[in-house]
Amino acid sequence: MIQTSPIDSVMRALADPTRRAVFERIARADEINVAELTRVSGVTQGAVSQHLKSLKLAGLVAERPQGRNVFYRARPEGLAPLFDWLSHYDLFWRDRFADLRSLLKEIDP
Amino acid sequence: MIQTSPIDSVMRALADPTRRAVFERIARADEINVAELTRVSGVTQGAVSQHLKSLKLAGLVAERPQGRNVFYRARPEGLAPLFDWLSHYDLFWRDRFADLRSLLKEIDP
DNA sequence: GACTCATATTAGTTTACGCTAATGCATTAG
DNA sequence: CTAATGCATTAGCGTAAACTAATATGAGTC
Repeated sequence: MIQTSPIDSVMRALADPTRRAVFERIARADEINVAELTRVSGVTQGAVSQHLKSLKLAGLVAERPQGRNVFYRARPEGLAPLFDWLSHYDLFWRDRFADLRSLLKEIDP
Repeated sequence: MIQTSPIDSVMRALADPTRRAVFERIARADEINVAELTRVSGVTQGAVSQHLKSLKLAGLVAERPQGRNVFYRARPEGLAPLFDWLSHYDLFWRDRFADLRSLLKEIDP
């Protein structure tokens, strides 16, 4: 695979459990700095910064430098490729399988 | 990371572009055998079988052996962890995007 | 200016992953 | 029975990826 499409980078970014956990932590917070992220991540600060770079390149997070801190926040639009990818199969599933609504009901009744 | 949760295996399975393409090809077809999958995949038959194994372990596909052929079909329920994960952020998106439920309404009002 | 503090970056190591080529194992065909 | 077909599995290779440790950068502090 030569080119890297948005869905590629988003999927890849979220595939790693540690990195996904970092993203989840950011999403739960309004804004959060690297030190706080590092505290819960279980890896070194350097590793966290690398994960943040990946997430940023995937469009999943944005940064706001303030003094010597850098605050990160989630970019929900960054998940659009994932939504699109899933919705692409919506029609398909509706015809042949239990539709997505029942699935959603199970998840969030 | 020691344990591997459903969301882990699903994400990881879909992260690789080649493997994701294999899944998409299966999803488009009703059923499809390995030879046909190999034809479009761009990799060898052995590689395809390995990808199929990953997808199967992730719960994304099911197999139906028939003679010396093995037909694969998509398991939409296998995507539930992904839906679950996304729905967790539904509230976050609701203001800016159509949420999953409205997406479904468009398809099947 | 010297010294922290917060984060980014780099180098180097280890592990995981995807791939090919080869082989194994059934099943069907002749 | 022998050969061919379809798929799975294995060994081995190359590369990518995640991590640590160390260092660089840059902003506040004294």
